[in-house]
Amino acid sequence: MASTATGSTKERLSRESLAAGALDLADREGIDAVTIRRLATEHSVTPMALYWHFKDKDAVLDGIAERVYASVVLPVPSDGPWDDQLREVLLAVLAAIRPHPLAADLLAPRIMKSEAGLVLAERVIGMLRRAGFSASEASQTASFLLCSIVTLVTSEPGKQNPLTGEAQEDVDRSKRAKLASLPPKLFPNLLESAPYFVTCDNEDEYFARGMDFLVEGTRGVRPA
Amino acid sequence: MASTATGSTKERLSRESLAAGALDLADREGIDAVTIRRLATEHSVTPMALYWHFKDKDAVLDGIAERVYASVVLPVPSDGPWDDQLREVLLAVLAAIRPHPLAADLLAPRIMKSEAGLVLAERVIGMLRRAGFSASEASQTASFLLCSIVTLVTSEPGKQNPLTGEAQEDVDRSKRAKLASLPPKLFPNLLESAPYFVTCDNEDEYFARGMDFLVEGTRGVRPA
DNA sequence: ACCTGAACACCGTTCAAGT
DNA sequence: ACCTGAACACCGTTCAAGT
Repeated sequence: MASTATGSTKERLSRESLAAGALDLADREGIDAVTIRRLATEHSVTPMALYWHFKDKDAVLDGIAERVYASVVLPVPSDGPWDDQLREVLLAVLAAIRPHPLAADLLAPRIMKSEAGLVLAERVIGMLRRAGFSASEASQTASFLLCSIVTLVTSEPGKQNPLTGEAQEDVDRSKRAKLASLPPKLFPNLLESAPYFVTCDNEDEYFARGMDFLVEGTRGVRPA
Repeated sequence: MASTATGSTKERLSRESLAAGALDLADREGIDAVTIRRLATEHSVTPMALYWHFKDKDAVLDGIAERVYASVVLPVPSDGPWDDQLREVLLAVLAAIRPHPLAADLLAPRIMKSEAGLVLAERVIGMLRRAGFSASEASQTASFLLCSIVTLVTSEPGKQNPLTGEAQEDVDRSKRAKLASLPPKLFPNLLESAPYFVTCDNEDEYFARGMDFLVEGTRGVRPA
């Protein structure tokens, strides 16, 4: 019987396995569940054991972010137009982050602390520079673009909590009820849009529109 | 001697004064400093006293968000073009959030839980609907737009921590050093843009470009 | 090199009790 | 209505000690 994905069976501890377990835990129960002590018991080890592999708790969160950024599969640079290339790169980042909505909040502040994040930033900045952005403009736009992918994932309706099935339906119902009880004179548009705030009717369309927004926005601020 | 802004002198506790103190604390030392016990001592009261005014800690954080959203001064609806109106509203939101970079992370997930946040959402959705967006499109775009204002504020270079003066300079220096030590063959663009990642050279320009991006992006995804 | 034991300061929260 | 005292379960972290 080999080790499980969570690494629960006896096997040497390692930065890698601990970070993997941490990401897994965050995916299942949310970031707040990622705790030194919880992680330790999941690996059948004493809390203090983790301090051999990580400086402190923040370092294990860094480890989570690193793993996600490292999972981005960047497309090979093509010679197509810059905005098509940008879209492809952003899509690759989205594909990597989308499976981790509950861990996504960790990502944005940690791009520049992560090796793989730096590679991403380099790539995006490079594309923007070739499109005519100055060094200052490119860095600002690149970091906004990467943060926006995270926003897209975290603010997808109905993906904010670790619940599933029964419990999720209950939450959805009560959200709907709350919105439906708003005064119709003051909130006509919100009432009409209410269902789309609690559940995403078409995820692919949602993300496609998000991508369009980001590419169009970038084109819009591109220096003449 | 009347009460101070933090409400440290003896005066009855209230939801309002507690939320104000919490926001102030978050602004000074960051969200993690906002703790039931810390807040209690700042108001010369026992930790359990807070539970009379708030259900739990999350409700305190809701209170912070509510205060920020309530501070938005919406422009009176004009009859100008939809994109100019959108820009004005987004600018108003930005103006309210900008003074609270360290508290901004609380805001995005709490728009729909806050009275003032609902008003904002209603307003933006209304504008988008008049511009031709469907109910589904409008809700998605509106929530992305509001989240993006937060992103703009939180990811402004150099505004991520509670430090000031001396200590801030030290952090900046070490960040610069770290970036400067990257292999130039692999990170040519990042090296060139490095300074702009640690300090914002021109805040107003930064936010102006952000606003342009959001308006242009919205225009770009507007249904034909 | 890698992990444990004991200890510390801090946290959110409940519940019964005071005024 | 509004606040306190005592208690509980949980947290991150240090430091000396084991193997």
